[in-house]
Amino acid sequence: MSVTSTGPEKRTLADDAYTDLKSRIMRSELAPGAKLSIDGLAKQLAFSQTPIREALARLESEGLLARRPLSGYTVAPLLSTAEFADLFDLRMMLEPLAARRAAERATGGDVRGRAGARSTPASGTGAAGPLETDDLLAAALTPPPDADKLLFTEADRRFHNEVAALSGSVQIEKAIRRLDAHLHLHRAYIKPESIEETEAEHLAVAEAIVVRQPRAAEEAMRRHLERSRTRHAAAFSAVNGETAAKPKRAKAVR
Amino acid sequence: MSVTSTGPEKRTLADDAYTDLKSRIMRSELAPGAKLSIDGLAKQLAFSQTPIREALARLESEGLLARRPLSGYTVAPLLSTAEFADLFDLRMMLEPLAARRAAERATGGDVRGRAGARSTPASGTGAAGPLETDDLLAAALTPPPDADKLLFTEADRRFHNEVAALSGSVQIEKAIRRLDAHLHLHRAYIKPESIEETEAEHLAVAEAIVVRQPRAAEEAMRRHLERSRTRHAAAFSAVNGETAAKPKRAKAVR
DNA sequence: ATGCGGAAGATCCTATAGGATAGTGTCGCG
DNA sequence: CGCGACACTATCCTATAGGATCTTCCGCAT
Repeated sequence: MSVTSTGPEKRTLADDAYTDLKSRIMRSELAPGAKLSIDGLAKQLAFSQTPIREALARLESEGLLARRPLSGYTVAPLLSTAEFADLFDLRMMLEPLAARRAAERATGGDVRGRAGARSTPASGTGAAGPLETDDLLAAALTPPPDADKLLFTEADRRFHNEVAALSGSVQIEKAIRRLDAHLHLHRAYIKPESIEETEAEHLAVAEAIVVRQPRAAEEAMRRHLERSRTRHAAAFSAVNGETAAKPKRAKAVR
Repeated sequence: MSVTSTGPEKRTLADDAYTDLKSRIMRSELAPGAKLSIDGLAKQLAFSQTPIREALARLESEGLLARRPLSGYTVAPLLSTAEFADLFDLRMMLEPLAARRAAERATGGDVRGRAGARSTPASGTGAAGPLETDDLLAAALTPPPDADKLLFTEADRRFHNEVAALSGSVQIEKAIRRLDAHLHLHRAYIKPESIEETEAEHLAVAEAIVVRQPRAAEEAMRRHLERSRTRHAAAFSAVNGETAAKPKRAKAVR
């Protein structure tokens, strides 16, 4: 995130529409199943249909939207229990690996002798800077429990993305980011009590990375995901009845 | 591939442009770095610009194209040595797992008692049919060595995608497909002699899956990827000098 | 010869209009 | 009272035109 800031890039209206819509989906302002009207969005954002179409095409390619060719776009539906388990299976495969690699590549607080670095010349294409661990520790901290729940979900995603970025593998990072984007809705279901738990687990992962203990980092991430999975499952089954039945119709964007 | 044919869907011009361009990229008719002109493609395909823009946006989201906001689209450049290694690292993580799961879920040729199936109810969301293994064995066979090299690359990609589909995890399948799409160019560099090797390794994987030996399938896939990696690396370094220097400019689409 | 500045051309980006299709409501019939 | 056909509306899909930006080429000064 903060690492890959490559400067002030040129932005088109399609880019603005893309980030705006993605942000709305992440914030659950647009509920799963909600219909996205093309010219509705155009009038709402005050630009024409063409940039909107481009943004929607990108979001659909990422799996955040579903498209029916002559009918329109809708926000991707909530994950079923099986799909959720499937997604977590892959997270359990990727994220501990990312944590391990991040620990291997980390420049501890006592940086200096980084001359003969590049321990694994074949792997690793990322361009993480020297102060990377500061960002990581900052991202591990969750906002105070009385804050908006949205802040917590955002912090949670940022931490996982930060670890992914520090892995040094752009492919692994991309894969993790893609999966994380699909968890937006489920994160909102988490119970307030478990926020502190999450923060403790995040810090455990972050510290293991900072002190360069790959095995410990990998294991800490694995345990975090396992606990996170049970937390989500509990919250998920609680509202399962509602999601199974069709909620009449999710409100569309006019 | 053949498993997930859900019927004759409605197709728009944007869909046609998307598949056409993707096919051209896979066939290396569009070389890396080649510029894709919007209205150039529009005139060539006899559509207007709007569907073209939509198709390009999707391809860019998949990483097959690169976009510079007010400058245009270009075909994604050839992978560097480090990027190639990075991509293979992730393949080595995902594909053996997919092979193992495919073997676990496989309905051997002696199918019948599939009543109490669903051994792992939590995982697995794919909807693979009963005759899946036939497709797999068919996909493992490579075309005769005197055939066009394009047929081989296509068969190679089909086999790996087939195994991914049989894994029963749509997330794993998507991840593998995405990675495979980036290997199109490198596959073209393979030496003709190694085609038979590849076929033998594919068959070893396929057979292990069909006879439901998960460990063997996983290991066979791992060994196949390792050998494939060295084959690609050899062919890659052979042409490395050319790719390092800028080839003047790849021809654009007028 | 090399580097810099400016103008012409090409291309992208955006906006708007018209044809085509899916969804919805109503009317009539069984 | 229920069901099917029809017409209407809303929306998507496509096409075309104009303004803004980048790229390129040429000339000139150093």
